[in-house]
Amino acid sequence: MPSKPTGITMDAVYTAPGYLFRRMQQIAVAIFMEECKAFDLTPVQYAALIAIRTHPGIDATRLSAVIAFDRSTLGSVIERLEAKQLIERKPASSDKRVKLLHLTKSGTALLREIMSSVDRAQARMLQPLKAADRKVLLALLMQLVDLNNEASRVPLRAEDALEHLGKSI
Amino acid sequence: MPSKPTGITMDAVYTAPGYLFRRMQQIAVAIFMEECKAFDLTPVQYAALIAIRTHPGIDATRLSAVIAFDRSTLGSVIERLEAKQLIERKPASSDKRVKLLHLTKSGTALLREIMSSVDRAQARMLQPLKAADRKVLLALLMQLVDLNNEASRVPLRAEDALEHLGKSI
DNA sequence: GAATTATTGACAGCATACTTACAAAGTGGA
DNA sequence: TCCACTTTGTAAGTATGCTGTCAATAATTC
Repeated sequence: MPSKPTGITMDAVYTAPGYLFRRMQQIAVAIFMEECKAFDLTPVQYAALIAIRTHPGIDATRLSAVIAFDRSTLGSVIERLEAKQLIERKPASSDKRVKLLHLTKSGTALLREIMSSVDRAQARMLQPLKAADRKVLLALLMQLVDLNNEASRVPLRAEDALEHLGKSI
Repeated sequence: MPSKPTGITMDAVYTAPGYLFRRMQQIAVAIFMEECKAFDLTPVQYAALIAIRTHPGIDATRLSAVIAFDRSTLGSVIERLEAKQLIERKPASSDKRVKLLHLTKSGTALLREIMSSVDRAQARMLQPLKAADRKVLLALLMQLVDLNNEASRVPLRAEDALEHLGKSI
């Protein structure tokens, strides 16, 4: 078979890690939304709720560090969660700039109810692989995300966030 | 060590495949943009240009199938590429609805110049892993994306798109 | 203690993503 | 031929993700 001249195939795209990460992220979101459509909650909103449950009284800036989401974007995410009455925002007494985040009863209940759907969604994403391959992929992925943490625009700063929490509030 | 009660840790987020895919996608975009910032081109725009170079005269709907990007979103992507004069849109003579896409001279030149930066970006994404692990991760990822193709909102339809191209235009 | 610097939340603006809806144009069958 | 269905591009609406900027407030430094 004669080799094709440069620029005739899509290989430069289909085999690029960046392209595959994008596709897989889109697939992951689609599966999450499908499994959780009864709850009207996005993956980002879910992560934010879990973080607020884990760190009650956290503020928006620290929340963005704990889940490695962009601080600007998180503003509107919080707005939507507040509009759905899943969280509350209360001004801090010690620092007039910050607003502290707490789950409402309804938010706590929602997290409890959505759990099994989320678990099902996460399982479905890796389902097509053999069990052994799933473990390998997940391990490599965790390793890669961790090692690339600083390359991200919003590096994960889970520990920092926790420290500041107890100290100043 | 006593086990913590449910809801105190972030494990439900940090170890979830969906969360890791999101983080990795964001890291991949950040690296791409950093390496290619001299060219003012996003990863999506790059993929679209490659596809148009591979299939000159393709229309927007088929383009969306070839790179598995949403058809609605692609409209604005094409608009921006046209505004930057990297592509041209010409009405088809056979079907008044479709607009055919071609690279301009400037688009062809840009693709040639950006190539090494893109390669560098793609390499950087997996750089932190050992060489053997990179191969394993990439292979599993390609497999998983392929097997999950139908779960995506916009499944990849590379072959279908090619067939229609020669026939009707 | 006053000036500089840093932090916080808010906002504007751009670029993906996806949903639904729609009009124009094409296609097939009764 | 006429009608129903499909296809194509487009647009509106929602949600992320990032870049900036800004004002208010804190923290630091001299």
